[in-house]
Amino acid sequence: METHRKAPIGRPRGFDTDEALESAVRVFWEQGYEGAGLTDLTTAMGITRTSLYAAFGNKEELFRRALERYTEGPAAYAARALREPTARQVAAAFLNGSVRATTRPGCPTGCLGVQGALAVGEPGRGALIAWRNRGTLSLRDRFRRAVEEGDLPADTDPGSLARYVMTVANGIAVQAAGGATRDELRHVADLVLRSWPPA
Amino acid sequence: METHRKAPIGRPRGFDTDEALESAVRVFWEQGYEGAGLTDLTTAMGITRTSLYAAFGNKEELFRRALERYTEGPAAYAARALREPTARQVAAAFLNGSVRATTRPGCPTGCLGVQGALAVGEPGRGALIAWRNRGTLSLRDRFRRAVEEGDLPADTDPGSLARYVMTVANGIAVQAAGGATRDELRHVADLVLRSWPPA
DNA sequence: CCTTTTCCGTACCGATCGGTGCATAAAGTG
DNA sequence: CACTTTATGCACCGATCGGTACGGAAAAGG
Repeated sequence: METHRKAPIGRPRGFDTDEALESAVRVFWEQGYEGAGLTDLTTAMGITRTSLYAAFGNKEELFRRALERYTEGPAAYAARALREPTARQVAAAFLNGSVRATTRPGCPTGCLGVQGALAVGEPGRGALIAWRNRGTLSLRDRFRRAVEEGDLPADTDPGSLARYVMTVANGIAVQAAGGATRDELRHVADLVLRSWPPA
Repeated sequence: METHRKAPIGRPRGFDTDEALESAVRVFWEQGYEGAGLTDLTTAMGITRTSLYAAFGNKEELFRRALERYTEGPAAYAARALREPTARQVAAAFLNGSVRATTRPGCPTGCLGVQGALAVGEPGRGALIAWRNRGTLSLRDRFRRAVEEGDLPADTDPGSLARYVMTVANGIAVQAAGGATRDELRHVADLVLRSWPPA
């Protein structure tokens, strides 16, 4: 049963799928979904159109894969933030992480999940909206737990608080895409955290 | 000297320039700069390609005109907010105005100046970034005056505070584009205002 | 060797992109 | 009336869009 283990029949790939996907992330991150042409993508990935379609299906599926990759890579701060011990630390890690991720030197400014969501047409828009809502719901669940643990005032609405934090993070992404510096955005995050919890 | 007052020589326009521009605003607002094709625009405006180019120059200039129009129309809440008597009222009017503008029934969700800024390529991107920076600077000047008037704590940094408010407004636009309701976003604005000034 | 299976490079598809050339229509001016 | 000026309608441009057909190259199994 292990015969097809390490000897896939036929000619092997001439490129590394992961590396190619990483390059695709950069292109989508910089130019958005519609802004990224097949030529841009194949050039950056170092493969031909044919290879791209054989390996990833089509542009939309490639974008979905790139979004997953982005979530596990540059946007991994979000999942990490949820594991902080207190609600305040969750918010701090989330906002500071978003500042760092959207202003990382040598990387495109802004957030792939925000740029993309607005630029994409009907096809992939649903995936982006679902992506962001998933993040908001994760935050809400975490804050709900914090209320139960007495970590937040009992009358706190976890949903509103989660949406508030996510809204600021989205705004940070827009600001970063518009040229705001890391220091400027750090001040923004500080202002949010200075009055936590927002009574 | 008044001979060319009401009798422009040559065949007169067969359409109203203002109405056409208003239609263009809707299209850009819904689909972004790159997402709006010439066919979409001319169809909505009820004119032909030739007329569009004769009246507005090209797509980029049309977008610039549409952005002006948007500023004076749906986004006029921003200029109104600056005239509120206290810094807190300025922030409240600004945030509540952005909530209303980005979730107006019968209009596209989100903000033209935010959707566009992210979707547009190199050509018009500068205009969008300048547009948003102009807004931030106006807020900063207003908050600076508020500090002088004792309306805000003396140690307040007007620039950071302005960027904070603008960041939340940008986030609200992203949230609205992603399907957040007016009530949900009102709660977000309330959370910001409940802890004002952010000590 | 051969066949089979898969991948790669080229050259191409129809559709759409933003933008124009040109003839005609509708106004003012003589 | 002719003449100029401007606007419109139609057809069309080259470029690019996402996507593909096809033939040859490179691997495994016989």
